[in-house]
This record gives sequence, C-alpha cells and structure tokens, in this order.
Amino acid sequence: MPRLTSADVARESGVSRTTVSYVLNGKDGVTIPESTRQRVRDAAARLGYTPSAAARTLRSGRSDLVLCVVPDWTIGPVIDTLIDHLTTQLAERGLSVLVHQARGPRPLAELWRAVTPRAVLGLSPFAEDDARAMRQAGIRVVGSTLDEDADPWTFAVPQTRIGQLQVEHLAERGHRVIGYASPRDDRLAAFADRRLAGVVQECERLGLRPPSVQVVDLDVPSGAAAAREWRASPDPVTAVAAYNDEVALAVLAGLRAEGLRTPDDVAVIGVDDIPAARLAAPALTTVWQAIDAQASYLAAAVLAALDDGVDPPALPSDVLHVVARDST
Amino acid sequence: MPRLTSADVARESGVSRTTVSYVLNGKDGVTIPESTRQRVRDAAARLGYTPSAAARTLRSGRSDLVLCVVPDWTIGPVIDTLIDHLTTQLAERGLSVLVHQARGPRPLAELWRAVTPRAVLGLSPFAEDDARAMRQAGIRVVGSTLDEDADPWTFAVPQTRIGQLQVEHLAERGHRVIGYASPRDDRLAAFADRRLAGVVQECERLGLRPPSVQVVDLDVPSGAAAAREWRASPDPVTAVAAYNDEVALAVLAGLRAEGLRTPDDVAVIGVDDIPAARLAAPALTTVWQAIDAQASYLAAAVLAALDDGVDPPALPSDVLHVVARDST
DNA sequence: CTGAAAGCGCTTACAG
DNA sequence: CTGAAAGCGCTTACAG
Repeated sequence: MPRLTSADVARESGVSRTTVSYVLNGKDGVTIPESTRQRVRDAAARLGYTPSAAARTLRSGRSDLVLCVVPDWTIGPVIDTLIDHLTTQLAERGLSVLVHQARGPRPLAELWRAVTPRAVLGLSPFAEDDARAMRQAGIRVVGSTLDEDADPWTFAVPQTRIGQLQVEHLAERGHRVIGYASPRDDRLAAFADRRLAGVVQECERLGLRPPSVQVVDLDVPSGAAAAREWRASPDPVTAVAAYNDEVALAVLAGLRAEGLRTPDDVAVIGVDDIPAARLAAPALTTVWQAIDAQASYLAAAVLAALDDGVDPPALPSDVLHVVARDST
Repeated sequence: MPRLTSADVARESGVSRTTVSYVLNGKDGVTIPESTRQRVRDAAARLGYTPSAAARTLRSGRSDLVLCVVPDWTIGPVIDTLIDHLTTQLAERGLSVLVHQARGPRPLAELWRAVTPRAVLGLSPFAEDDARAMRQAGIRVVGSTLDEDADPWTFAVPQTRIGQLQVEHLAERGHRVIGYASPRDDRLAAFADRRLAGVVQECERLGLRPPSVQVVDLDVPSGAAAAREWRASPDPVTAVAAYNDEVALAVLAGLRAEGLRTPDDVAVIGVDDIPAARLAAPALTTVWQAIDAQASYLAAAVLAALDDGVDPPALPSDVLHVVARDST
C-alpha cells in the first residue's frame, strides 16, 4: 500500500497539489473560494491524508520535533511529570517530543544534526560547544544547571539552597550538631554534592561545626549503622539532613532500630515530599520541590524559545519550601 | 549556515555523492578501493557531516524512530525504567525514541502517519483498528494489555494475578476477612479494577466473603477513616490488600492513628516494593513486580519486532512475587 | 484564482 | 570502479 500523498488529495478533489497545500495549511494571502477549500478538506478527510513529516522537514529544514535530553541518573518523578507536561503542551503546537538519554557526549551531536529538532531541552547541563553548535544551526536551546546560571534560557534548581533550607530549619528547632545522609548511587553525586555544599555553607554561616556525613543505603541496617556513627561521637548529632525522602526514611528506620526516638533524640529532614513522607512514623519533615511548577515552567520555556523575540517565562518563585511535620 | 550535505563531502574528497553514500553506508557488493574509502571517511569526519534523517526517511519511506505511546495515567517508576532501557538499547541500532502521551484516540493516527516510525510500542492498549492500520502501513506493533492476551506481540502484566497473590498470602497467614484499599485517582481505575477482581476471585475460590472495599487517599485521616470502617462491622476485617505500596502505607498510618496494631490487629500487603516499603514500621509485605525485567523485556520485544521472522522474546517468568515482611 | 516546476538531501538503479 | 539522473512528498516562488 503506497503512501497517500497530496497528489492523491489533489486528484480526488480536482485541483493541483499547490492548491491542496494552500488549503490544508491555511495559507493566507491567497484567495481560494470556500467551495474549493471545502472540496479539498473533504477529500483529505475522506482519504485519511496526513502529510509526510519527512518531506516537510526536508523542505523546510526544520522538523516538528523537540529533543528532550534526559540524564542517565534517575531524577525520579520529575521526568514523568516533565514528559507529561511537555508532551501535552507541545502537542497543541503540533510538536512531538523525542527523548534522548544522555550517555557519553558524542551521540548527542549526531542526533540533533540528523533530526534538526526545533528545540532542545536539556535536563542535564550541555557542554558549552554542543550548545553553541546547536544554536548556530538555528535550534532553540533550553538548558538546565544544578545551580544559578546567568543565561535566562538556562533553568536552575538551586540545589545548594535545598541544603541551606534544611539546616536553617533544623537550627530554628535548636539543633547545633548536624549530620548529613548521603545516597549511595554515584549517578546522584552531582546532586548530592551540591546539596551537601548547601548544608556545609549554612552550618558555617550559623557558626555550627561541619556536618558529619554518612552514606546511607535504602535499607534498615544501613540506616542503623549511620545512626550509631552519628551518636557515637562525644558531641552526638541531634539532627540529620538527608539527601532525599527515601534516604530520610532509611535514617528514620535506622534510628528506630537503634532505639532512638525521632525527633527527641535525633530529628530528620528529607527532600521531595513523596507520598510516603507524610505517612511515615513520625511524619517526615521535608523540603518540597514544586515539581509540577518546575515541569510546567520548563514546558513553557521551550514553548517561548520557539518564538522569536519572546522572553523566557518568569522563573517560578517559591519552588522550595520546608514542609514541617513531626520528625523535626 | 547551510546544512552540510553529502555533496560537500563528495567535493571535499573528490568523488561523487554516489561514492560517498556507498562508503558511508558500508554498501557491500560494490568494490571501492580502500584509499578512496578512507578519503571519504576522513572528509566526512573533518567536516562533521551527519546525514539528514528527513531525507533518508523520505527516500526510504521508513524513519529511524520508534514511537512509544504512554498512557495519561502515571505508571510511576515503570515509565522511567522503560524509557531508560528502550532508549539505550535502541540507540545501539541507530533508533531514537519518540514519546507520545495518549490523550484521546485521534492524535495517534496522525502522529504515526506523519512520522512513519519503524515500530510502535504501546504501554496502554491500542484500539484494534489503530493497530491494524499501523501494521498495514508496515509498522511493527508491540502492544500491552492489563491481562492475558493471545497475541504474542502483546505484553500482559497479569493484574488480576496480583490481587490473587495478595489474598493467597493473607489466607496462608490465616486471615478470613479481607479488606481492599482502592486508590482515589480515576486514571488508575483500569488497574485497580483488575487487581480488585483478582482479590475477589481468590476470596471466592477460598470460600471467603467478598472483600470490603474502601477508597483510601494518600494521607493519614483517609487511612484512619478506612480503618474505622473495616473494624466497625460485626465480623471485622483482619487483613487489607492495598492497590499499591503507597496506598498500603496510608492504611498502615491510618491503623496506627486508630491505635490498631499491624499485623496483630490488621495485616497489610501492598504492591510494587518501593524503597519506602521496607523502611516502614512495620516493614511492608508487598508484591514485587520485577519492573526492570519487564522493561528490558519490552525493549527486547521492540528490537525483535524490527527484524522479520524473529519470534518475540520469552516472557519473563517470575514477574510477580510476594515479598513477605513484618506487616503480615 | 490555479498550476507547472524547482528543490530540500538522500539512495540506488543504471550507464559508462 | 565511478558518476549522472531520478524520485521520495512537500511547499513556494513564479507564471499564467
């Protein structure tokens, strides 16, 4: 079965391919009688005609794809939410989302040169020359960094701020000796390092001693081992900032296993506000990240980047927020 | 900056575009001196030439894209894992993953007609005529259903089996009065209904009375309200099968809030084995879904579907599995 | 108001 | 062994 082309529609409706193209693309400036237009539209619908994306792309030099580069580490619910928003909002503009998992730098250049996407959204930072090359090829680039960045088209989730907020909250509750629970997964190192840096900074600012760092796996024995370490020192840790809620739950479980009470003996604060956080015993205090707002911001940024001379949308304010519960 | 084409490479290396194409595509059957080959390859590398995907697609009528249709409900970690596997494994064959979020049936036909993907992977079931039309257009179709299906290219995660396993486990522990904790989200209804059906079936098979169903939100008050209902009847529920681990955690928290003990007063079993499950107090018994195996199965199925006359890979056995912990 | 023609970049019969 | 030419399906100046 050969592909249905605009020539078929032209034949079916008794006009030329030119007219078909004009009608179907709503080309203005051309005056075509409504009767002809209707005939063409009917024929297209009757035949079930869909223009070839490849031919269009070849002709225009620009595809209807938006390349979304996701890192090889798991950013958990963010990715779900983001793909959800992006895919829905771009569909309204006739654009589709092409997902590329970043694995080593080379394949990226090949991919974008091959598909000439309209825009590229990076969830992990781009190499500077990659970004420049893409821009030179007329591709709109929306990037991400883990922290502040000058470029208005680069989205920053201030990771260090997360750590600062955690310590700020714990200090408000009167804690002076802070521990940090780090994740095991190396792919999270970039995040964990930034968040820890924030914790360290804030401790310093408040005149507290540097946090005692323990790597905590997502199981009870690991949490218990960390708990023992934190309590062993002559000046024991009384509050733990965890990389995220899952790590925090492991700490909570470890403390419990060691017979320590939360928050009386050791307070715990996580990051993310996953559903399990509010259901934990005690309910987990955490830093809420406004994933939804971030995802729609990124989708909006991509949309804005597509249009010339449109400014990037305003960064969502209040992206980070401590949700105080019983664990602190 | 105009696009770099094979003509540029031809000029640079002093041969025709034909030769460039032969060399770069490793066309066999043609004898081209190694010296020429090398010259062409060098020129291509020096220039940074990448063939236009659009032109190739137009010429061959077949793109290098694999369309992945994801449902509008959240299937949580599955999607992350799947996109991860798919994207990595397909990249090795030079294929890219195009994600489409299913929202109403129409856009799908337009999308696949426009991009002519090599294969389509549906994480939600396809309408029968959609599937047929795609196959007729030469597109390989790998589908999914919520339960058993005769078609070897359709992947089934036996949802009813999940419910059966839950009850089987609870009955083994001596429970005779079962409750079911359903999620609130309507988008999960298709899943929840199947799992509940499995629970109902197994209750019947074992001669137990039908489960008492409560909708449970992911918060403590909702879990507590459900707990009260379950315990109010003259013949109170002693074990609850929950839709998934998050709902199970809400039930656990609700029971705790009502002063009921788990598993002594009420046992609880979830589904998924999320990290928080083993960290709960008491540690949550759950049905493990082997997400990873399922994701690589799907990736393998897509890969197999691309080649003519290759059978679908063997379904992963042991996809479901009760992980017994302290909550039952 | 409508159509014939060119050209986007590629691959592949088909000639030399 | 290598090249000139056609054609994939589309859009858009350019003629009528």
